Amino acid sequence: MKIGELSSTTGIDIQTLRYYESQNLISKPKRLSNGYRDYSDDTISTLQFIKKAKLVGFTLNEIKELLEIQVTKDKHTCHEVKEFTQVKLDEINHKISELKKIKSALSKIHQTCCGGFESAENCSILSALENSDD
Amino acid sequence: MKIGELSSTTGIDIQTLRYYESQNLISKPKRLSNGYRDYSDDTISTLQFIKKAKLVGFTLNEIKELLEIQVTKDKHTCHEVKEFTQVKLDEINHKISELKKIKSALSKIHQTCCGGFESAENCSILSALENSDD
DNA sequence: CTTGACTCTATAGCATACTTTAGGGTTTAG
DNA sequence: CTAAACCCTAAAGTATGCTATAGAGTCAAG
Ligand SMILES: [Zn+2]
Ligand SMILES: [Zn+2]
Ligand SMILES: [Zn+2]
Ligand SMILES: [Zn+2]
Repeated sequence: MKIGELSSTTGIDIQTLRYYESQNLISKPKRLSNGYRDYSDDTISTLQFIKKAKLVGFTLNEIKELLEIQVTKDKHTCHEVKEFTQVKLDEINHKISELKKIKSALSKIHQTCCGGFESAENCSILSALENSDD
Repeated sequence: MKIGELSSTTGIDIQTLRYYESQNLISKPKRLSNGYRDYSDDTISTLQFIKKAKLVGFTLNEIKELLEIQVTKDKHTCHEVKEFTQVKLDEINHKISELKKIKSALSKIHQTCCGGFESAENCSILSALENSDD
């Protein structure tokens, strides 16, 4: 199948498909006599794997690693795969807790402000940001 | 004070200080006869403002806006400032909830895997990513 | 035969917040 | 006087995941 069909089948933009190829996420397809890319059906499932993996937070590089594991499943263990997702879960948890820290710091500043329509000359939000003490 | 001193006082890298200047976060300092930057003490508080604002999650562009508000406080209202932080809080909350969605999707996949040292040929994590159905 | 849809490559751009590099002056201590 | 430490500019590089642009060949329908 040509790139346009693959694109509409998977919902992935043509440019993006070529980009994935350049990043070695999908293997280089055969070419028709006119030079057009000619994909096999397997590519669809690879792309679905990529989409799913993106959805659960993996980066393209991580997905590349995952794909390498996936195509050589028999040479890898469940332990290894589970460890991979564990690392990612840890990362996500870390990001969440960082954001929560930021949120609570900003909330604290936010709450002190009256929010009224008077001049901001004594606005507690601005003061909080000005103050040099932590 | 010269840039090195400002850098060690504030803990902000010299290159970063010049970068902030290029982005108009801090105003262009006077120059000594040899062309070296000569900062006034006010710059320190501006930089502390920037550091604090970064800590609570504002981007440099947002900080630039905040600084404009701050130097013309009297022409702005508390309402305006509070609205500004509210928008940011909403953004942060959105990011957190997105991450939580990702987390729960990944967790679900993660939990099904036995994590054992057998071959990953039937690993449920890989299967979950392969499956075309949502 | 022409028009429009499709495909190709190579390169640049976007957003963010720096960091690095290259190449070159200035100052100060010994 | 010289070497280290400090300062300067301009431009390119980093990471991420595309997206856009330019210029050009190919194919199918009317
Ligand atoms: Zn107020
Ligand atoms: Zn206020
Ligand atoms: Zn298992
Ligand atoms: Zn498993």
